[in-house]
Amino acid sequence: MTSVLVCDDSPLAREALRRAVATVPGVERVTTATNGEEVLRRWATDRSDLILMDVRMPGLGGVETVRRLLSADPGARIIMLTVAEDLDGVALAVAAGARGYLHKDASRAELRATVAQALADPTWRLAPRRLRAAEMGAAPTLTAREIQVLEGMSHGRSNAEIGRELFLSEDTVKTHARRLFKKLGASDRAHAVALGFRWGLVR
Amino acid sequence: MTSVLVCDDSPLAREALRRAVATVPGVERVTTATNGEEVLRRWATDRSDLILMDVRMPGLGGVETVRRLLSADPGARIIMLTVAEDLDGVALAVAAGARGYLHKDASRAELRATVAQALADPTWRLAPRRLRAAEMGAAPTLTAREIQVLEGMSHGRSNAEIGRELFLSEDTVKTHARRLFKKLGASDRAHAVALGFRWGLVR
DNA sequence: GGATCCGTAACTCTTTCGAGTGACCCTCGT
DNA sequence: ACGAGGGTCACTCGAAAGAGTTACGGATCC
Repeated sequence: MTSVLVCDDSPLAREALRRAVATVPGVERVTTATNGEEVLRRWATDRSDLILMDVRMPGLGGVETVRRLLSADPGARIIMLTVAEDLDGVALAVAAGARGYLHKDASRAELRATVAQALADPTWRLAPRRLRAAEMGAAPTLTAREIQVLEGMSHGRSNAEIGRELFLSEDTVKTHARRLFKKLGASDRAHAVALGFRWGLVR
Repeated sequence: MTSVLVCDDSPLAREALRRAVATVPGVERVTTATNGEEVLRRWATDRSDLILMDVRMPGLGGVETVRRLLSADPGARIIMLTVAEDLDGVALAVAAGARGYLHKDASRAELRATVAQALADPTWRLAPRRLRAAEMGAAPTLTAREIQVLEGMSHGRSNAEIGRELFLSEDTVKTHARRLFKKLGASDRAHAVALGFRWGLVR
C-alpha cells in the first residue's frame, strides 16, 4: 500500500498537490495535513512512504517538523515544498535530513517525476547541498556563550552592550560572534538571528 | 467554579506553579498544559477563569498563543510568565492583550497576590506599558515593501543587495528599513528580524 | 483641500560591524 | 603528550549600517 502524506497550510495548494500526487503511478493513497503538529500526530499511527511538506507553516515549522520526524523515525522520507524566498529554510531542512525539495512553481511533471523517483528508490536523496553550516542533519551546536551572544543580538544589543552585560570585552564578543556566524552559515547578525529562530536556538 | 490554567513546558516549573496557584483562596481547580497548542485545544472545551502562560515555549510560542486565544475569545484573561531575558516577548504579549506578567523568580507571595488580584477583578490589567511599537494589541502593521525588506534582512542580505533584488536604490531600502525599525521598536536589523519572528511577520 | 501615509531617492556624518590575524590559557579526549 | 576546541583579549582596516534631514508625487481619509 503506497501512501503519500501531503502537508501544506494553504487549502488550495494542498488540494492541488493531493491531486497531482494521486496521478503518480503506484500511489494508492494520499492523505493531507495542514501543519507540522498534525504531521507528527498522524505519523505516530499512520506512516506514509513519503511526505511532501511545506517549509513555512503556521505553528510548528517545516524544519523543526523534519527534525522531530527523523528523530522519531530516521527512515522517514521527506521532500520539502518551497517558494523561492525560503532558500535558507530549504537548506536547513535538507541539512536536517529531508531527501530533497521541490519548488512550488515546479511543473506538475517535475512534481510527479520527483515523487515517482523518491518512491521507486528508497535511498534517493538530493546530491548533498553545499551548505555553509551543518551538513550533519542536526542543528549546529552553539556553545553556551555563543547562544548568549546570539540572544543579545536578538534583543538589539550592540557587541559592546553584550560585552558589558556578560562582563566580556567587546573584542571577545566579536570573536564569539564570528564563530557562531561560521557555525550557522550566517552572513551577518540579522541573518544569524533569523537562523537562530529557524533552528529554534533562540526565541 | 474558579479554575486556573497553568502552561509551561518545564515540568518542574509547571508543578511548582500548579501548587502555588492552588493555595490561592478561591481557586478550586488548577489544570496544566505544556505548550500553546494544548492551551488552544483545551480552551475550546474548557475555559478557565485565568491562564498563566510562559512566554517561551516550544512549538507555538506565548505571544502567538495569546493572539489566537484572544481572537477566539476576547474575554480571556492571561498573565504571562517570564524570565528576565524575555522582555521583548512580554512587551509583545501584553501589547497583544495579556493582562500582565510575572517574573519567574517572583516570590510565591507575589505570584499568589497577582493571581488573586486578577481573579477578584475581571477588569484588572497592568498599567499599559509604554511600548515603542503597537499599543493596540495587534502586530505592528508593516507595508508590503517593509516586509520584503525585512525578509531580505532575515536572509542575510545587505541593503544594497536588497535594493538590487527589488530594483530599488540602496537609499530607498534604508528608508524602508528605518521606518520598519520604528514601527517594530527595533534598535537594529538583528533586533528587527527577531521581532519579525516573534510577531510571526517573517519565517 | 489639508493631513497623513507610502514609495521613492539623495545627501552627510558617525558608529558599528565583520574580516583577518595572532595570542594565551584551559580542558578534554586520544 | 599532543591536538582540537573553547574562552578570553587585542590590533587593524574597510565596508556597512543607522541617524538625521530633505523632498516630491500619489493615495487615501476626513
